[in-house]
Amino acid sequence: MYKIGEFSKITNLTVKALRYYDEQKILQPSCRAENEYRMYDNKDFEKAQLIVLLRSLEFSISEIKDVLESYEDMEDLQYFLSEKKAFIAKKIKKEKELIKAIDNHLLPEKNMEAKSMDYKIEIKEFEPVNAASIRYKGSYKDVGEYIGTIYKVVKGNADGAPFNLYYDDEFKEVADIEICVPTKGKIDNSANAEVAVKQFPRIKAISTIHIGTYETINVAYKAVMDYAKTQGIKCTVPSREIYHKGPGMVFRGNPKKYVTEIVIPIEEGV
Amino acid sequence: MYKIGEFSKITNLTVKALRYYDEQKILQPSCRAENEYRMYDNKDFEKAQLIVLLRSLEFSISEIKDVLESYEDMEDLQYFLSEKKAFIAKKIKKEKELIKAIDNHLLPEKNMEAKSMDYKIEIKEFEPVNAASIRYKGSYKDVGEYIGTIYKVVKGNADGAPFNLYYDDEFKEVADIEICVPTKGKIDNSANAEVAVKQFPRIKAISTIHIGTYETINVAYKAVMDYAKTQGIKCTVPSREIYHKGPGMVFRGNPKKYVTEIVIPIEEGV
DNA sequence: TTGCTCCTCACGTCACGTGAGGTGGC
DNA sequence: TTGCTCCTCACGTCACGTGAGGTGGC
Repeated sequence: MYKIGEFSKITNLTVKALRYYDEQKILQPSCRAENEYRMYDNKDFEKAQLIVLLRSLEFSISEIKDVLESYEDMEDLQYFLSEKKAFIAKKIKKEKELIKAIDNHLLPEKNMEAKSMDYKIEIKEFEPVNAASIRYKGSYKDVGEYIGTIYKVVKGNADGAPFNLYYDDEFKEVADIEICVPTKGKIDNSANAEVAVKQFPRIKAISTIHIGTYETINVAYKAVMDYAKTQGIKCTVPSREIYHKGPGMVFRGNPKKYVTEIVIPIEEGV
Repeated sequence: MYKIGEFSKITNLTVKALRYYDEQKILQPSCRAENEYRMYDNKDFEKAQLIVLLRSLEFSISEIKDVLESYEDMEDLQYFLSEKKAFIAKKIKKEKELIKAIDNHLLPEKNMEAKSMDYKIEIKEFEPVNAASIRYKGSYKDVGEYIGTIYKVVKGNADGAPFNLYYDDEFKEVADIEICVPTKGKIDNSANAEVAVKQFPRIKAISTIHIGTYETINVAYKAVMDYAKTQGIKCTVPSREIYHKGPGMVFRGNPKKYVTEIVIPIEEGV
């Protein structure tokens, strides 16, 4: 039996960490002495070794809880490990992209790109449009998860560039987004209840064209909002992004050539 | 002038983030309306763009504060960016090592290695030893930062395997460590006051030999402590690790062949 | 008795997210 | 008046670290 200080030495876990693991119930000492001292044994040591391993692999406490509960034979552990491996691999990929981004900004070229773009603003009427759509809460990056489902329902009846509707009036990490694919003819969505088929009404809106990556698209929004302000126009939601030219489902294309139309509806007197 | 909701849309920062940045004084709106509404202008927008960039590169708020304060021309920014790039590169390296570690544990070979090692325990007397040393607080991984300094002072007078003393009686992230290089003859440390030259007294101690990487060295400590417990021996600090065979300063060597002696002093009746 | 090792609160961290409760202008 | 947008607290997060104040056995 080891007192907490001794156990700390042989496990390389701080006393504070051990007390925390006790509280979190992932490593409770096998017994308590009369003076409330935590007393650890060899079985606790084995468990601690596993926990140290998992923490070094950046498992959270609650993940470790899961592992320990469902941990029967080695196979289960291997499954968790390979999952975590994939996760870390993803992180590395992201960080490599970060480095790329830094490199981009080390050459001041890109900074200029968006700034120097001058947006031509138009006021247009958009006719009513039939479309199949899915509305979800999440990031605009999740579009890929849903768009395939819509095209499956639409089949050959797609009619024009797909667009998104953004229902929030501030920026949110978890945004309220509707992905839409314009359609012609009758659409059968009975197989996929999550896909809505409906008509979006006519709107009057301010619009502009953004050419290039989506990363700088906020500048286009600013241009539209600035215009509205100078004209005393009141904007409303949902704003619309029409993807005249964007990443296809198969080919990625060159982001610098993406063409996106930003559409912000004008509030009309009731 | 933009109200916070509008500004949120054009900067892709949440309203909550904007209020937080205001509180933290990294992005305070250029004015407040009478009703206390935050009002942002174009200059604030530029600043926000920079902040978004830096946050995406994982700069902390206080780092951003630094950047903004010392940010005069582009050159300063470039310096910060290349620093951060190096930092991320380091992180990627670490994560790649994590993946390697996972791979190692996916083959169950390594798990066995340390467990199956059986440690021969000895009780030995260690004679007084003259040594040059540096005592510091930090991780054992920081040894490399100090050992060179010691050898510079010692010059040709090194005499035997270097060792570390560990003064804590529990495991700590920031440990109290003394790095020692045994010496012969007179050592002149007048040029480097941080290097102490002294004699370490005779000790009676339990010792064992650990062969292999330092990652599993805690198992050797356990073996020694277990022995002490069965014999009713009371251990004390500082424990000693003698690096009979370890990474040289130039060649890294094969960690599987490292030979380390673990020495835990016995408390002798006063 | 003093020192030592342990104990249990309670509070801090970092960058916001999540409410609660309230105000001012259309 | 109702709805809308904004405001200011206050509390939660995650895995511990940092004290404060106290106990029990040598």
